[in-house]
Amino acid sequence: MAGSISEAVLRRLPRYYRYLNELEADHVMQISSKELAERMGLTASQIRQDINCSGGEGRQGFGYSVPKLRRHIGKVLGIQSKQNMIIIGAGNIGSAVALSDSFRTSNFYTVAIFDTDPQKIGKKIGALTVLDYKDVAAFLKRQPVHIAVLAVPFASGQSVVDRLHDLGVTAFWNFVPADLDIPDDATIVSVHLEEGLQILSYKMKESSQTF
Amino acid sequence: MAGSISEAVLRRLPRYYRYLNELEADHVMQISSKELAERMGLTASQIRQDINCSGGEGRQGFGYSVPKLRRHIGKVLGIQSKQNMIIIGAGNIGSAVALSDSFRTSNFYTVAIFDTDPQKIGKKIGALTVLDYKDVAAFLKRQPVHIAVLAVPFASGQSVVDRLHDLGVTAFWNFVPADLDIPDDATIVSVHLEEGLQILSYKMKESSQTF
DNA sequence: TAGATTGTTAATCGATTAACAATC
DNA sequence: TAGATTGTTAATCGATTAACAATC
Repeated sequence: MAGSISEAVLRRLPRYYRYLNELEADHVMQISSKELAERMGLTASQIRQDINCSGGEGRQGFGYSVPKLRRHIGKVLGIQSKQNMIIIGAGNIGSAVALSDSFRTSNFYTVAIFDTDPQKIGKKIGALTVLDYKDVAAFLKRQPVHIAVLAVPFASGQSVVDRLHDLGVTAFWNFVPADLDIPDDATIVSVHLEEGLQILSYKMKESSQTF
Repeated sequence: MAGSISEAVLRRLPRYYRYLNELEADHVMQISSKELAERMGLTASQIRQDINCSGGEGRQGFGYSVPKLRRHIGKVLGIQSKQNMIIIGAGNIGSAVALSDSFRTSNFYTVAIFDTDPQKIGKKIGALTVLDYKDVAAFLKRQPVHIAVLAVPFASGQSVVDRLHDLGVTAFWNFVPADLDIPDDATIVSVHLEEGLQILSYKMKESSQTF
């Protein structure tokens, strides 16, 4: 049951969640593992295994309740409750994350954005004003923050993690193109955009060789 | 040898490339699988397997030549030659990709950015001017484009892929939060940002339960 | 009830790790 | 040469798929 979700399964859960959301929006209330498998390009067997080891439940003979399963996976992922994020770095990526409202639908709220550049401090990004990174400690004392988004240059990545962890932040969403070291009590998920592009590049070669 | 690189190995290649780049920048000319394994948190055995099945070569008793291996993996990934990208959608993400210069270091060049919004058409984003998406067909006739970056709203994702594929584009870097359908001769790599955030959310819960 | 589909166990497949012979 | 480290084969491990009994 809970606690035994492997990396492989975990990586699929957000995708299930997305499909179930879409189904719910289309007023589909019930779905079988077979039908979902066809839509997602998986096997029905894998879907049943995944749901089962995540603690989800269906009904024999009928399938799964779409809203019930969606809510369940949302709960497993921990996205039923609001989470506050601060963004460090008001460059291209930091700004894009700040301006995006698509994370709010998963209950992630950006509450502040910081930078060290005097040119950027005080500037408006959407509803937020860029704050001075010097004041991050004071800010963290005032307001609960669950996640720090790292959108700083390569050279500052590690020092920002170290500093924020000292200040009590234990979850990081990292856009810095480096594998940052974090203490055991912290969690980091890295988005290495250029890696995706390089994988695409490989696959382009591959598929063109087929002809 | 070549042609037999599994998904699992392929997903690690960009990371090897990144580490080798860093080593080269630090003037490390030679490295053993053992030393690299320690730095990357992998096993030496896996590194040797990965390099071997990618066609890379070391020297018994010494290890691998850092620049040679870096170049080799770069070639396997197909990033030794320039690739032109066009961005569809001049919103937050489209703009961030356009403004980022970090992709240029992997030889990916943004040559144009398109939108349908009259408010955005004509606006400057870095060195580029936002073009009218209506003119994308004419543009593709004039200039070779290897990759289209999809940064449009959810509702337009599929129609943009369909249209661009009709116009001859076969590689897509997708930021639309949907699994878009592509023909067999095309390739797509999707970046589902909110999925990473949801995975982080799960891991935060997990690690806090440890205490 | 009969039909359908889950939950779960067993079989298969692929990926990772271990071991060691080849060789620089 | 001796020591070190690769290249590669074999063993292990985990994840996926298949099968089927349980049950709605």
